[in-house]
Amino acid sequence: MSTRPGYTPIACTNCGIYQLCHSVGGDADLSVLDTLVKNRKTIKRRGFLYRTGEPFKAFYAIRGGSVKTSTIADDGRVQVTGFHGAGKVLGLDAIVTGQYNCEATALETAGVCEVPFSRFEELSKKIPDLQYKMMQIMSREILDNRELIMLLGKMSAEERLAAYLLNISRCPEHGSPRLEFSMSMSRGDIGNYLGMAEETICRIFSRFQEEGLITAQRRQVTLNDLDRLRAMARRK
Amino acid sequence: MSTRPGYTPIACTNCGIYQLCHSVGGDADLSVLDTLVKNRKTIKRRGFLYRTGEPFKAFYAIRGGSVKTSTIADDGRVQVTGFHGAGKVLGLDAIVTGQYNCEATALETAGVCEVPFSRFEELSKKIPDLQYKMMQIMSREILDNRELIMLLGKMSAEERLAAYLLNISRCPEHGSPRLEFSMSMSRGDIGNYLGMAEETICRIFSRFQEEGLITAQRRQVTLNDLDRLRAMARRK
DNA sequence: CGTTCACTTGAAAGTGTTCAATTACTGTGG
DNA sequence: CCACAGTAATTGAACACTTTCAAGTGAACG
Repeated sequence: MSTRPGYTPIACTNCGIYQLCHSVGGDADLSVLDTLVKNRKTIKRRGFLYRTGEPFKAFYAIRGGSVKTSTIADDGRVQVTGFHGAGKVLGLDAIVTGQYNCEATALETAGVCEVPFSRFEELSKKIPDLQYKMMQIMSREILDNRELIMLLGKMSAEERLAAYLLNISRCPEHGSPRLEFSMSMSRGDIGNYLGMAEETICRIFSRFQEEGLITAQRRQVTLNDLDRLRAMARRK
Repeated sequence: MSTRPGYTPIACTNCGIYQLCHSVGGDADLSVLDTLVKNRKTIKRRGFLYRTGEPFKAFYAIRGGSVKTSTIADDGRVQVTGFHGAGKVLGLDAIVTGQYNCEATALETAGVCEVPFSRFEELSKKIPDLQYKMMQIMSREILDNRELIMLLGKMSAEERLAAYLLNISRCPEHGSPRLEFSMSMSRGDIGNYLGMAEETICRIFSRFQEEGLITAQRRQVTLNDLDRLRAMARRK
């Protein structure tokens, strides 16, 4: 999307708060914007950025590491709603209700910057582009969720996993998909996310390997046949 | 949510553009805001508000009638992503991409007001509260989508239908659920939305009737046992 | 060096789908 | 106002896919 000419974006900033800040007009006071992204935190594996029910004070932009978000139903069932890496902004769903409606857990040590919502509101009054960017980010989130809905509602187990693998292969956004990478989430997490049993994930991983589509050694994955994976992600 | 004291909201306006406009500060020029909601249209059954791929020019606030939104995968498969009534704002997912990513179809004659995005942007520069409200609306949409994700990812067929019936029973928002109502969507639409076959919907409708939970005559539905339905929507 | 957690695999059991046939509406035109 | 046509809804039976339960393997970590 529109990065102003003459401005060099920071690495891995495609869709995050950095983009949020850095894509606003060159006339904006960037040193002011920087105050938005200064409040940094590090969350260790299994640590929470925020938990369900906590009052909404800030949203979070991921600088590095990886984070999963999950919602908990009244009866205790958990649904993983996403895996997130550098650049992603989390916590936006809390704006309406004033409290976080899901929880965000670090899958591996994650660096985030905490953006107090009050600070954001303050600044966005001065810089209209900022709110516009935020709307874009939220609009993107709606789109992403819809993709998951399609996955869960209409696709078979194989299709889901194929689509999933293709998705995470292009995680750092921009650029071509990585063919080899290490996943930070467990089979159980993947299964939960894709709406199927952990065992089913395992079986399909095995099947994909037998068919030469991928090579998987625990969480280390290599995609051997992108084309066939892509075809598979479309129809059974 | 916060309706200013002393201001009488229009009927059925809980979460729409009316709320958007009318909940901004009393200091705002309401006659200006009114220009946002003047551009009215009527869409007949099976007619489209917008279709996938069309350029994003405006979003739509439903004034009356009912509308379904659906996405289409590359291979042609369709996923119904929601049923919407008075007050709902549609088209927000198009902000990032600049074109509509789903299509909105009238299930029965629907009145909408078309809000040109350019007009909205213009006004929101003058009235910061407007963009804030919009963020709330988008945040709500993210939350709603997440509910569907939970439904599709973690719930059994019976649970889904029970949850669905409870959902649409409180469609006009605010106030207690209607126990008797007429649905504007077909069994096929419901099935598609809930990620199951039309036949499965029928069977469960029948089962619910045998068990005295509901009375259903085609699209005319009466909920006979809210408590049991609620229990059912929670766990199998 | 043992214990724990993550992953894998097999077999049996469900749950929901598909295909097919039938019935019940709705709307239209004679 | 009725007959017809087309669409929507329902139901049965066989089948397919995914889950569940159970057991076993292997890697990681203190």
